[in-house]
Amino acid sequence: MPQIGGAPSGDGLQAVAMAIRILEYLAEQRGGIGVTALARALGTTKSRVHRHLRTLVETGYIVQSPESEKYRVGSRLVTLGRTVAENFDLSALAREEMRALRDTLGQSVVISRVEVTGAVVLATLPGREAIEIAVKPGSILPPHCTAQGKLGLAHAEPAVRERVLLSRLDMRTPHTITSPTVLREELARILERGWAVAPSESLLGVNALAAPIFEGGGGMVGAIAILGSIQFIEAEPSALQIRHLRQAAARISAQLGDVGRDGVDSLPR
Amino acid sequence: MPQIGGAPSGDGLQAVAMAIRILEYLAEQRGGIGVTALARALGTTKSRVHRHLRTLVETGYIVQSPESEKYRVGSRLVTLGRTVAENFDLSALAREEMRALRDTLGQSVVISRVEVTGAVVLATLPGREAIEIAVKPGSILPPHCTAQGKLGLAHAEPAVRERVLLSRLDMRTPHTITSPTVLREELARILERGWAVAPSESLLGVNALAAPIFEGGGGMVGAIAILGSIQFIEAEPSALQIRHLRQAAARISAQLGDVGRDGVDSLPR
DNA sequence: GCTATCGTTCCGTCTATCAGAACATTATCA
DNA sequence: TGATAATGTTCTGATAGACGGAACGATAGC
Repeated sequence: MPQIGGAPSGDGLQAVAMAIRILEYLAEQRGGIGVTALARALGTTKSRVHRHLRTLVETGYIVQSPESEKYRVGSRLVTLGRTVAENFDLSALAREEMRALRDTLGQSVVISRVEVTGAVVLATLPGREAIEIAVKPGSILPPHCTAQGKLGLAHAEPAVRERVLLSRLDMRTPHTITSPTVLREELARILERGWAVAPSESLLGVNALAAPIFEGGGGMVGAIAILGSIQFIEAEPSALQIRHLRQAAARISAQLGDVGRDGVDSLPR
Repeated sequence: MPQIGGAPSGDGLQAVAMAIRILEYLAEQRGGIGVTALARALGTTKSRVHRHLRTLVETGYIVQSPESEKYRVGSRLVTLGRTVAENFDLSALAREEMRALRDTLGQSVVISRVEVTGAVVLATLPGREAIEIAVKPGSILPPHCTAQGKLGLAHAEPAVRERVLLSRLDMRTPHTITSPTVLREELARILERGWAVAPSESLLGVNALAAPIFEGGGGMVGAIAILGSIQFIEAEPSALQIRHLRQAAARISAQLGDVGRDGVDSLPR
């Protein structure tokens, strides 16, 4: 099997790698920055940085303030990111797994994308029960009181996570976790287990069991979950439910290039 | 004065330019694409594309599906775009101009960022009148019935513009433009003039006068506007109001690297 | 089982990229 | 006001790194 590894010098095309380093550095700069300072920060020469900057200005990804002569990233990167997000069709990839999961476990299946503000519901599949418990596509699941939201929070960057933890965590039900400390412990447990539940935390009597979807490189991009009454999805879900859900998540992740480091048994279908 | 132009071969660093072309192409691909097809689409060799893809996979911006062997852009570009958007502080840049404008014209001043869904209010400065007309920061101004929204729509890409034009344009007041045809004509007029008004189109008795803010490269990134009663901002605003607003917009644009092609007289303060 | 096509790797050529120094301008300070 | 030290930009020769084309192994289609 052909591998991607075995980089002889650094990582691949050095000009491209440098351009990316420049863009990433500039992206989290608030005001602009000059050539000299940028070269120093990246540990390279002025002329190299300047050549790269000129190229990136020509392509429109960086703008230079005429008077201060400083460089900033332009809005074009934002546009590009949005284009990617729009065309990233997680629900299409997951459709088959969703059906299989619904047929096996009988509960409603929900697929969602992870955002900073919470989890966005992309698609749902109604369960086989007479009384339906469902969410509407497009709705946003709060980070602190839903299985998907907590899962995303657990995998978020520490800075983002803390910001959410210290923001207002409104109490939806008597079971909602509103203490940052308790929630922090819960997130650690979620990371360890690899799945999350939120029994009666958002709506009394309703629970969800969610597992993360990763893409190649290890970033979490979404979550797949089953949704139903606490009668069928208990606070401690059955081993069967957990295994099937995690296997479905792992198979979707594999389609996204994830290699699956954690121990989900018998991944291939 | 040193110029950025005079590119000898294509545009700058060719490896970087190619990497960007690859990313841009992949960004608007829904499913993945293979090396051969990509090379053909970009008019270059397989080996070149493959080398670039390997580099981009190593940096995490592209992921490769293990089984189908096809390449897709990863979510890292989305993250990068969001980082840029978060650190792009238009209101900080515009603060001084906003104050000057309020002091000169007396009306409330509103600065907003352009999004696909409309214009997002970033910051406001209350006017000098006894009765205050204002908008809250964070609120979203609809594309079809506000000066800022129409301005953004006029400068948007044709595909995006048409999608909005053909979507539901709800009637806020009897003066709201709900006909795509009429709105299309209005947008053409806005482009020609370089400013927009929306008298009583969103709320009876209220008007706004907005001018676009560009960044280097020509993309519109936001808008600055004065907001007030139709008594002070008429359907055909005074030459003084138009001149001062456009000059303020041009000065903010200049800070963002825009060279100001259109004829805003006496730009320097 | 043959063929077409895929992704990947190899290799010699050459050019595009690099580091360093020189240049032009502007800010800083005496 | 003049000298100095920053800045951003451009020039240069040297080289290693990116290039195109061909070959390889694997897979899918007929």
